[in-house]
Amino acid sequence: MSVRDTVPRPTARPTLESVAARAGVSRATASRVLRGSSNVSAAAREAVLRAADEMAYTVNRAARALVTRRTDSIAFLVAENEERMFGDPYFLGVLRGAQAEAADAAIQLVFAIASTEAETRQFVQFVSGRHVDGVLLVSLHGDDHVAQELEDVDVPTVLNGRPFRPDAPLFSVDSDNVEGARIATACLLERGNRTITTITGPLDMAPGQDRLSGFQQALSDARRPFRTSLCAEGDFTIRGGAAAMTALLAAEPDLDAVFAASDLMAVGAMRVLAEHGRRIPDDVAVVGFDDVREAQLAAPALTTVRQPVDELGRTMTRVLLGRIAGEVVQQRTVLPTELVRRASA
Amino acid sequence: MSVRDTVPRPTARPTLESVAARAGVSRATASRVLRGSSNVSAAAREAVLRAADEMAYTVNRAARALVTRRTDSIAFLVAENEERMFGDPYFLGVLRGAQAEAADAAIQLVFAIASTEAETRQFVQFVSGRHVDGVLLVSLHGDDHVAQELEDVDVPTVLNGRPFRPDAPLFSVDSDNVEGARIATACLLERGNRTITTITGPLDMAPGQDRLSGFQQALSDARRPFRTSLCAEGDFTIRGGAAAMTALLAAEPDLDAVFAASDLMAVGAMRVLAEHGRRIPDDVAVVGFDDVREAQLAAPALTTVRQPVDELGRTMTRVLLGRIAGEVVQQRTVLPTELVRRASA
DNA sequence: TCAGATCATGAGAGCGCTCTCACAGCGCAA
DNA sequence: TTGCGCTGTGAGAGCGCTCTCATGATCTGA
Repeated sequence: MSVRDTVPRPTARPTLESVAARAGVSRATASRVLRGSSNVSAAAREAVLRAADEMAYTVNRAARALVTRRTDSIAFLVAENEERMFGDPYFLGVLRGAQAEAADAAIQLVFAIASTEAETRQFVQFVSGRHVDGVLLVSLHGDDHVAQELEDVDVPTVLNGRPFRPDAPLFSVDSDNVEGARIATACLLERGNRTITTITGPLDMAPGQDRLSGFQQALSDARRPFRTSLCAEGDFTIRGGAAAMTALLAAEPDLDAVFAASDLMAVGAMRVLAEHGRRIPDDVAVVGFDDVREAQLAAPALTTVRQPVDELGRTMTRVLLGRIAGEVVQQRTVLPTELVRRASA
Repeated sequence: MSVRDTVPRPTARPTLESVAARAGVSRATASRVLRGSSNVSAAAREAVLRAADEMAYTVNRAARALVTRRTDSIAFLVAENEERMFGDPYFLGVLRGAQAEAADAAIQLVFAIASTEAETRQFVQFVSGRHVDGVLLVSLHGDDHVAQELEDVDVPTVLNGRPFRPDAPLFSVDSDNVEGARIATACLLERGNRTITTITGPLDMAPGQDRLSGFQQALSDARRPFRTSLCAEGDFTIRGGAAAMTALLAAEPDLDAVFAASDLMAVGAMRVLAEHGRRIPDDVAVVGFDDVREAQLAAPALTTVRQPVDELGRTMTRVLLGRIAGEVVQQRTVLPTELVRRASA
């Protein structure tokens, strides 16, 4: 033991060595206790725990990571055109859920954004250096190639939403867009609406596709005919919803209900309906999707479909941590959605 | 050189050792090149750079952190009741800005939430173990004690907003709430409004205080009397804004303008005004604060004050990184706000 | 009673890097 | 020639931890 060890600088952090010394055991035993390993006597365990507590010991993660090759941190990567994502409470809910679940497992969440091709490349490069144990990938336009690239460099990845190609060998957690759209449409059918139309999301996006599927499925279940003039494609924005509503009114002047595949599009649609003097819900019933704050503020308040965003983030994290731990986990998880009845339908 | 070194497993990451070997220099020289140190010959530099590139070398941050005692990561801590913060695009903007600036400096952002006292304690404990180099602290209710605790354990911290006690020895970046409120009120004065009222934020929060100060200052500049019946305290929510508006109408039936210290409160106020048959802006002009998405959606569209949220995050990060680097940085930074004129005033 | 299994423990190697220190090589003044 | 400073370089220590392996203590069954 050198002089340096016996006279530590007052600001020096306690090390495992010093905890072990105080507890009167070896570094190895102290390490075993602190990692919760078995095969340690009760006496030793207690001594180490007390010493660690008294010295306010915290493990040096860098040192641990160096030997275990695990960082105990995962990345939350937003691979998306920022503007689109950052207005979206959906995204925030997922982040919150992921953070909560990671915190429960004492895992750090590293937040990253890669909105351009160059940034994506840089991130993949960074991450392939094993600086995080895995990646939670949030991307609205279900672009599988980032996830695939990450898997290619052996970084476990879990996708938000579903892979665009349903057969892609990727892990994902999605909310049940099909079922959500189906119950939304079924709600309109139950009201006795006759001409039910839909404003779809972009059909090159998985949620856009799935919500249209649900709509079609509900019509089909009720033996109602589907025709293309019943739907108009939007882009998940207010403006797009308004444009689609205008188109629908032209194509189906008798329409008495509309299912918008997002709340913002529903808000745009409601505005157009008001301009055309159609009362909601008396003349035209409206159902949205997402349950964003604007849905409650709308006049009348919007009936919509809520997804468990928080739980989405939590589940993604659970799946990822499972993969990292080498457990067998379900490749595709689908979480239930729920109808929130308000005044618009 | 052992057999292990000459026959590496194919999946093994390249180490500095192997890069140096390929470049025909020592590990020390390779390290110098990769850290951008001077005192390296051009030949050596080029050889190392090429070798690193060919082997797709990435530095092992754990190993580096172990010796430098720097992690090259900072925490983004949300110390706030989650519900309040997570509906707020303000928060998201700050996060985005911070991420962008951190990424530019090759610093990782660790995202953390501490909404309860226990979680806060846990975070302080975690962070006092030097697992991040500093903390960006986002807390709406300007509660200084978390920042103070972090500074007490020698973790550089930068606060979002201003310290609640203006003389607290803390670093902070704020937007100019006083000036924002002043120009909002000045706008109403310019319109010729006679009885200008305000719905304040919670007066135990710095932004609440500052926006009220700006309001008073504008009145005082225009030699208009201020009386307490001109203001009602809200809580930054729609419901609170509505309640405050009701109170104001009772106290000042002749009011012809209202400055709400947040857009959501403005929305609540507009609703109450509509219920009372007051037309906006003809009977009562309304100005908000924040420029959230709902401000554009409101009918009529809300005139409001925009803060540079993105820049707020960027500046906080810049200040923090400056502190970490040991530079002398300004203790308190205030960013300008801007009036966005729409239809409501 | 003793061989063999089981358990708690400590010694020590080594993870991949940075950084100090010593030294060789060179130019320049005396 | 000698002495000095300067520059580029490599050897080697060591950051704080985990994990393997050897060892001694304890327990089991015959």
